[in-house]
Amino acid sequence: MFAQEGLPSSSFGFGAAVLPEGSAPFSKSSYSLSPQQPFFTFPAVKTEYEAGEAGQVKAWGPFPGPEPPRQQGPRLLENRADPKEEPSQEKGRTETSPDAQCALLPAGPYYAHPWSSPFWPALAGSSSAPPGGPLPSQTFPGVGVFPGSHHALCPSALHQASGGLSSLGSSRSSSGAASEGGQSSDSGDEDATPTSEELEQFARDLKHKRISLGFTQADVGMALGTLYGKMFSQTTICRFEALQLSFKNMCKLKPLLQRWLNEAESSDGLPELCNAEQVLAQARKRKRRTSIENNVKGTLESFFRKCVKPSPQQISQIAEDLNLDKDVVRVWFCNRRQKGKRLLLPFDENEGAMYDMNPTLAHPVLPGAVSTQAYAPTSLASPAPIYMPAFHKGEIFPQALQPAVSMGNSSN
DNA sequence: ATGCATGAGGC
DNA sequence: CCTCATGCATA
Repeated sequence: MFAQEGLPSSSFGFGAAVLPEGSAPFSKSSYSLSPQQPFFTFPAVKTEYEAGEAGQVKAWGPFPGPEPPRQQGPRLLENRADPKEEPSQEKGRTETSPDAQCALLPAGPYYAHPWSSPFWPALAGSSSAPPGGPLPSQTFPGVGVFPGSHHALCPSALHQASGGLSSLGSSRSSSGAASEGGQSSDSGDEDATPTSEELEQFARDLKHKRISLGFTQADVGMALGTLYGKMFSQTTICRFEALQLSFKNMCKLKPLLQRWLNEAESSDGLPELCNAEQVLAQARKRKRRTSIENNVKGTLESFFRKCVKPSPQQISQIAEDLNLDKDVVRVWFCNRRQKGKRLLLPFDENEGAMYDMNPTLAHPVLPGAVSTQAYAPTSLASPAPIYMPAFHKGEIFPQALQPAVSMGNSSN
């Protein structure tokens, strides 16, 4: 009478074992899956589509920490200028067998990440708080004075309102000079590929000034839209400031932001800047964001450590084991890889060492502690290594996957 | 600030 | 199917 539907009964012996995020002290009490229990129930995910918007499945217990303390080293990918050159690492070398993918070994030396290195050369400096004034991240200094602040605020208006901002001119000479001292010459658009230091500096500069001017990240994104026709979301601006975009992407956006910055600074109230209408005709049905439970996430992480790019079969298997949609799992891995790359150090010749498909050997030593990045992560107090150092004899691995793996290789 | 998702461009 | 650039939705 057990739930022996078709689920690999051996699946989750490791339920409690994994937890790569390390310190996440979530209510494990609810998930103390003992290896003895042949079954498991996964109310874990709420993978619901737009269909019935009415039912919001939010039943599961309130977890203390939504996301385990995760460091986010600001790091870019050195993508050079050639988009197509990138794949080199993917299929170029690290792979021995293109299709064999990775074998999810039960207990092999866990996969250690090459990432999580010290961050950017100059990054560590001081960027926790803008000298100008630690304004709440997304609120306007003087927003109160704005009667109808439903649209992107007009910087000029804010200037006068808050008054303190008028000192911007002077602040520019100090903090602004810092960045300009180099070579940026603030032409507004320099085509030369900036160095990571420049980007870093610019990002910091941008953030500082943006805040001083009373703009939110969303405002900037929209302003770019009105200025260039190409609008960006708060997310993108945020990631730019946090250096969480690929190097190439950063380079691409920098000129735009640079120009916006120039405009905004010298702005005598550019109407364009104030004009932000959101024509968000997003009628498309977007899949509802799947919320993956922490322990499931931990499991995925453990899989990821063993194999960053599982084969479709493996993905299916994992999906089945975790009661997730295959697509969810696939996307999760895609995103995970993407995130991994962001964190990957940009310049090191380490590229080859990254995601090695072969977990059994080769792994660049996990640098114990991970950097807290330049921007003091307000909520991420603990640097928390991305992954646990090692597994013990007691730890179990998703053995359920083994069959799947072999299948992918030989029997199919 | 970030997790999960979409979609374009590539093999 | 992947990567990569992006963004909605959410913690």
